[in-house]
Amino acid sequence: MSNGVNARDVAKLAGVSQSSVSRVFFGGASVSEKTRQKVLAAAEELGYSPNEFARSLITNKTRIIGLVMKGVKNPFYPLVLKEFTTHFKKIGYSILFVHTNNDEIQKEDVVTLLNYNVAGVIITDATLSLKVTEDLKKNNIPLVLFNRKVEGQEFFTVGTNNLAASRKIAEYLIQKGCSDMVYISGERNTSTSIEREEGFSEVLEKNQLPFQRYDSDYSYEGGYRTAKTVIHKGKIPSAFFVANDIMALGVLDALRENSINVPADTKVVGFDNIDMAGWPVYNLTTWEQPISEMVEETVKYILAEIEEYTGTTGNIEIKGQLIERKTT
Amino acid sequence: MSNGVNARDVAKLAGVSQSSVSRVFFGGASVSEKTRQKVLAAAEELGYSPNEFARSLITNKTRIIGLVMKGVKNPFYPLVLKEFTTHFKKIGYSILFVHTNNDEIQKEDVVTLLNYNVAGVIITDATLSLKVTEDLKKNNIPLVLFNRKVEGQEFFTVGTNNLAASRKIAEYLIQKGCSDMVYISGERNTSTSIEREEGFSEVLEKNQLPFQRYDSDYSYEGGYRTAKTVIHKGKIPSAFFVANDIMALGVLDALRENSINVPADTKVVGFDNIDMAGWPVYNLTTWEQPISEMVEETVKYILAEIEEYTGTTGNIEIKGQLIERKTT
DNA sequence: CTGAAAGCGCTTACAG
DNA sequence: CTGAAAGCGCTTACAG
Repeated sequence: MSNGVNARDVAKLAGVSQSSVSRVFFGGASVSEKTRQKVLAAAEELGYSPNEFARSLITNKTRIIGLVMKGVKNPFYPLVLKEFTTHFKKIGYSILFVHTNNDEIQKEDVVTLLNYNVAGVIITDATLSLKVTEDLKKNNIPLVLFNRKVEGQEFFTVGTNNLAASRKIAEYLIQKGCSDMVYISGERNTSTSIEREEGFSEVLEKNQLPFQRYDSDYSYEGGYRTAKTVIHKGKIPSAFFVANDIMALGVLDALRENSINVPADTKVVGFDNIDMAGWPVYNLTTWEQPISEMVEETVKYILAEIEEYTGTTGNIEIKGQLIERKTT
Repeated sequence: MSNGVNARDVAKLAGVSQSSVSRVFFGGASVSEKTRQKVLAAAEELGYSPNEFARSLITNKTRIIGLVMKGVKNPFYPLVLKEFTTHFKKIGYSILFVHTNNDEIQKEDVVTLLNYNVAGVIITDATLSLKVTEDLKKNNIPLVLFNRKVEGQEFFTVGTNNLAASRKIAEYLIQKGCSDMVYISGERNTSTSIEREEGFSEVLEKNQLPFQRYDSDYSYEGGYRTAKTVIHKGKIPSAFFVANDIMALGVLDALRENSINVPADTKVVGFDNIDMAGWPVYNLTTWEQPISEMVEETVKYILAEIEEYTGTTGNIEIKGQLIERKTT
């Protein structure tokens, strides 16, 4: 009794069979206009809406998408969540939000996803084990890695073209006259950190320019701490390329505290283009990740796989663009 | 076939009846240890886990909590989402995330919640109509307003004691020697804005001190814009009490841009104690909302109501505390 | 186009 | 403690 009233009640009031009620509410069946009207009127009167669970039990399909997320402190991800929720709502899907405290998505989380027989899964910044993937695949549940790749395995991923972006950033900084630069990475095992370093270092090497990598953790505090480490070494590099914005804000704050002028004494470039990058205290030059386009591609793939499961893999890479502000 | 394999398959392999399988997985039934072991082994082998939908259909209960949220740009709310997800996961509940673009929770959102027959609903910063409440009540679905009250109607709400907090803030600022102050509110129709003004103005009036209210919208941009308006009037007040942190950061940035020194020329106090309030560029004095305690109270209430629905109303108010930093 | 009936995967009285 | 059976609220062949 999802709503206290079921299809039989509506049928009785409308003077039709329960099957007809079902046909009216489940798309694609042939019902006469007269029947439809009677049913709709009765349903309205009783406040009926079909029980999703009974429906799912029969169709073996749900209209629930599992969204797995780790970090909510990086504003990039709440925005991603919002975009997905909005997009999926338009087409009648709801979001089951799964938060992993640990880096890796836990077995219990996957069990939840399977118990609810989700129509699709999106994993953002949580890492995942082979086991998880297999469980989903075994059940023909489409999976998208959002803003992440996994080495060695084949997945469907959607992200920004990190290589192209970081090359452009390197060229841009070189053109600005920077020579000795620092790259601050996020967690070392993330594809985003790796790729952003790769494109960056590639161009620097080609130009025979040195650079140094410092490993951090994609958090504000991490960026702040890492920048302090660099500063305390005494020699300020001519530029910092920081693997995401939230760390870059930490870097800017550390520089400010040490009275190091940006962009006069050193330059800073971030990645993501979160709202805060545009705030006047920061005015961070950064690479915009076009969330809404990335979300659209993800939704498109999942819908197609729901329609007909193929298990297609591949990497969709959106370009994005450099947002020039005042830290360069 | 949530998992490809159902209870009958397990029963066959274990050499018991399907009822016994069900008894093992559904708590509280009496099963012999021998049967339990056989079933568990078979289930393990087949990778069985019970279909939540079939279960819900029978029990007329779900382990899904609907969480309704509007703003994700204020970091306070993503944190709330995270806390709820973590807490509920521990007791086997999942979060259906509902995002309302509009201020008011939409009818379609409620229909979704009802279709999924959620065990409880938490509404954070979205407003709600009488209709919504009735629909939930009619279905005995417990509802908590989190960090919000609604005038005239009786609900169960959990929040911070805004009156006590804002009184303390007023006293604190007076003690710091402030006399002419400005209060920047969020949306005027929110209980938080109203209560925070009430406590604040009450103390000021008692001390025969004037104050001026400016209406804003609980966003960074709103705080920034409103502070500019105040500044352009020419006379800088001796303190700003800003109804939430994210606006207060906007205020601080506007002041900085106009070379107005904080805390020398004017003081600023926020509300929430979001992470960013502690960042070195801001160092905002603020009132801490103890999210985790608030979440605990909410969970406790919802669980009790799931156990036995009473529709109890009331307001739980957590104290919180002043976090003194460098803007005062 | 429409109704009667089977069945999705479970839980839960009911006997034994 | 355990099995057979009914039933939760739906969808969907199957006849007509």
